[in-house]
Amino acid sequence: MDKGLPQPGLCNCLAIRKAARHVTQYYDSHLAPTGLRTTQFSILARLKRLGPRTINELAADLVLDRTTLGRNLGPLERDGLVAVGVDPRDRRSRVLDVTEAGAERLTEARRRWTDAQRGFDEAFGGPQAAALRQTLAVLVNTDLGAAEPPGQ
Amino acid sequence: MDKGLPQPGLCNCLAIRKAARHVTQYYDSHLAPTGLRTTQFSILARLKRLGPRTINELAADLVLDRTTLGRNLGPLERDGLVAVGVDPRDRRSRVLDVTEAGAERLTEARRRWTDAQRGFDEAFGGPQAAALRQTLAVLVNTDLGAAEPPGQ
DNA sequence: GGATAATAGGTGCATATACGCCTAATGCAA
DNA sequence: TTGCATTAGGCGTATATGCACCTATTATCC
Repeated sequence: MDKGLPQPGLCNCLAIRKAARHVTQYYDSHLAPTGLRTTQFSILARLKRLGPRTINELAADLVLDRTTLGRNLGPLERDGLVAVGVDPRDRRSRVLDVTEAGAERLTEARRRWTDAQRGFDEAFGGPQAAALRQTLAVLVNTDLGAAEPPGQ
Repeated sequence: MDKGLPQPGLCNCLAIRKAARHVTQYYDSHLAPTGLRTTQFSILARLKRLGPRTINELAADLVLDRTTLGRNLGPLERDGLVAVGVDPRDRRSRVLDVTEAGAERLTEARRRWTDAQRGFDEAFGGPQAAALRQTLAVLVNTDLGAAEPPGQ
C-alpha cells in the first residue's frame, strides 16, 4: 500500500510554499489599491527602516537572492520610489534609498497592511500568528546547508 | 521613536515568504540533479498520488492559481513528464496525468527529496518540523477572506 | 429548444525568483 | 606596482506567480 511513498502533508517545502501562496494572495488583495505588491512593500518597508543599504545587504536581510533584488528594484526605481546610487567609498556597490515619493507610498500602504494584519490575527489568532512568526524566524536562521555534490 | 511603525518581524506575510525562499533554495539544491524544481516536483508528486485530475482540481490542491498551474505545465508537458488530454465527459476540462517518463523521474526525485527531508529534520528538528507543517496546514485551511472593496 | 448564466481554460501582461556567467572595482601580497 | 584573488552587481535564460480579459463548452431556466 504505497509503502515508502511520501504521504500528503509530509513535505516541509510544499507545506510552506502553499502557505506562502495563500498568505501572499491575501496581503496582495489588501495592498492592491496602493499599486504595490507584497514584495515591493517589503523592500520599501525594510529599506526605510534600515536606512540606505547596498543591494547585498538588503538582499540578505530579505532572504532574497542578490540578483532577484536587483531585478525587483526595476519597477520601484522606474516609479521613483527607490533611488539607486553608487557608493562613493566603493564604486562597485549600489546604495539604495527610499525617495520621498516612496515614503509617501509606504505610508499609504502601511494603512492597508495594518488592516491585513488585523484580519489575519482575527482569522488565524493573534497568539498563534506570533508563535508562527517566531518559529519561522528560527527556521530562517537555521542553516540547512545544501545538497552535497555527488562526489565519489 | 518610530511610534506606530511596524517592528521588524511582525509581518506575517514577510515572515512566511522569507522562510519559503529559504526552504525552497534548500530543496532546489537537492532536486537540481534531477532537473526538477520544487514546484515541478510538487506537481508530479501530487498528481501521481491523486491520480488523473483536471487543472482546476490540482490547482486547488496545491493552492496555486489556475493559470499558474496551466503555465507550469508547459515545461512538464514539453519534457514528456505530464500528459494533458481533453476530458471526454466535459470538453472544457483538461485531464492531467503523469506519464511513464514522469513516474521514472519522480522516483529518482523522491530519493533526493528524502535526503532533503532528513537534512531538514536534522537541522530544524523532526518534531518541530511536524508541528510547523501542522500549523501551516491549519493556516492554508483558514479563510483569510480578501480586502473589502472600498465601497461607499 | 433557445437565450442566458456559469464554468474550464487560454492569453497578454507584469512582476518574482534564482542560477551561471560576465565585467568592474577593490584588496592583498610579492 | 603589478598580479591575482575577492567582491559587488549586471545580464541572459528559464521558470514561477497571478490578475484581467477572452473563448469554448456546459448547465439552466423559461
